[in-house]
Amino acid sequence: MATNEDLFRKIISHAKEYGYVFPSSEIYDGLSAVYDYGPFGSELKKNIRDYWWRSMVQLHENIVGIDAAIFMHPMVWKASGHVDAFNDPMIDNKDSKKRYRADVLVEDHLQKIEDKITKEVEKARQRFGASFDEKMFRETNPRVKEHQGKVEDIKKRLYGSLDKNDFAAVKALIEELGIVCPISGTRNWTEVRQFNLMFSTQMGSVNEDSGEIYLRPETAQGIFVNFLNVMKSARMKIPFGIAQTGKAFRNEIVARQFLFRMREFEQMEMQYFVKPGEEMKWYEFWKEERMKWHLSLGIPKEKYRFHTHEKLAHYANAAADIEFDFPIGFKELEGIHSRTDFDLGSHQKYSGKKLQYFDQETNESYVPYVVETSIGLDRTFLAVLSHAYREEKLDDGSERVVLGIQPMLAPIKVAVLPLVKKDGLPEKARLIMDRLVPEFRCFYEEKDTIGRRYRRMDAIGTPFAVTIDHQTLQDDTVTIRHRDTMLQDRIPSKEIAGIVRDKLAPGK
RNA sequence: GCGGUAGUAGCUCAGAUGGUAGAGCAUCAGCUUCCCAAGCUGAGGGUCGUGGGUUCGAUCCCCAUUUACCGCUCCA
Repeated sequence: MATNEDLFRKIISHAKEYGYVFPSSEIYDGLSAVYDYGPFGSELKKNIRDYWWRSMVQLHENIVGIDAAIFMHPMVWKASGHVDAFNDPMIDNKDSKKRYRADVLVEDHLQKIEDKITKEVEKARQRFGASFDEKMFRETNPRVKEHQGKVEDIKKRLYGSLDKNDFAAVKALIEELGIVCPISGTRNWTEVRQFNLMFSTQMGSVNEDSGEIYLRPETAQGIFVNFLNVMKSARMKIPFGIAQTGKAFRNEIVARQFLFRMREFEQMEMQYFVKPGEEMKWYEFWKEERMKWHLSLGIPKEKYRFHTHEKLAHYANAAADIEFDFPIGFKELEGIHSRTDFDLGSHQKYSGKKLQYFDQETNESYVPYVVETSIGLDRTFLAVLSHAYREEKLDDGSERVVLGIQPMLAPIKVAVLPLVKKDGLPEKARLIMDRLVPEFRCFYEEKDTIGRRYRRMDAIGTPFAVTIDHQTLQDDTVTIRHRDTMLQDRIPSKEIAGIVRDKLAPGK
């Protein structure tokens, strides 16, 4: 395990050193769990995104794309369940390190008082037998009345404070009531804090509470709210899919592990709308389809596995993750979820708009079921990068670090290198470069020895290096060096494009 | 978020028990022209993570803060 953590560290520093990934705002010490993609990283990320788009949208006639805004109407997050699920005030006990919902702690305390009341009532009932009037007893018994008064008082304060988001008052109440941690038995509490997974900001006038909007915590809702627009304008018939890629934001309590868990990240999602009852068929279809996609990245299947969810989220009736064997272990890369009609149904309820599909064959309309494929772009980037990274010991005893990224995804496809920077070699190299540049991302370099330049290209994962030497001036042949084997062929310069192009297909 | 550890040039690190820092590699310029890194000459680059305090004086002591890592917690 120690060596794997070591490997992970090496990949992170390699990513920084070679312009793949930088800590955000690094000159100001960085911003926790936020990263920027550099010159080569942004190319790799874009190549992965483009390949996904091509696979999902371009190659499926019944899948279309959209690009929804990050800002959405606040009601969207009510309907999706995000607002209610993450508005709880939390408090930690510093001794037991346990976290509780502050309101639940107080409510538990209230329950104890209620129990006392019940006990009094039961005692009295036994004493008075059949003639016992519970209502009368509750209204007149001084002890019960006192307890009851306390309960009312506490409830008023608790819910009053919660409504005003006055968490200091909630903590004061907990301290005043002498509530102790059930585990440590101490009153050593932290402040009461709210952990809302969604980032919020103000839209328009800032002086009204109603101006608060959220940055989307997932891209899926942008697809659901556009369901009708897309279906009508693109004249889609079920089953059909809507795809999009884009940023999402989650205010994770603990965000760590480099690109794996970031507060700002990019998703690539496709929501597939199907006839209710057929969802399991499509769920299985997309599980298989998506796994094939991963394998086409040139990564062996031992690196992947499915993880089927036992405990299902409120919106799902089946769910599986595709996990990848990162240096930090097998972790989720993509989710394939059968979301039923939860989302469309909920939006239908909250918006009052009919989100249904009219089936011409059966003459009936229904709310479609949804099978979702949702993949993390940054995580896929990390998977590609960590699989590609390798250190090699060469026969001559030297070492090299190579990014064995498959050519289709590599940031730079071809390096153009004059063997020396005189005798007209740079000029000749430029001519060859000019012919390649319109089709391939190229990199020209004449500084340093040829060996050092090869190593630099290995380190950023460039699959081909074309070297122009003195013979090139005579017969227009060059040597083309292959990154992974380090072998060279001498070929006419006209053939370079064909050889490179041939390797840019998936799986090569 | 809690606890622990760390933060000296782009990278890897050294340093003095408080008197304002150095190496190798890298970078840049020139020479060398050599098909798989580390040839020669020269140059640039650090308010020792940031802010405050103690002190005649702090990179070194104290406090706060930030970032990273490890453990816990969390992850609809």
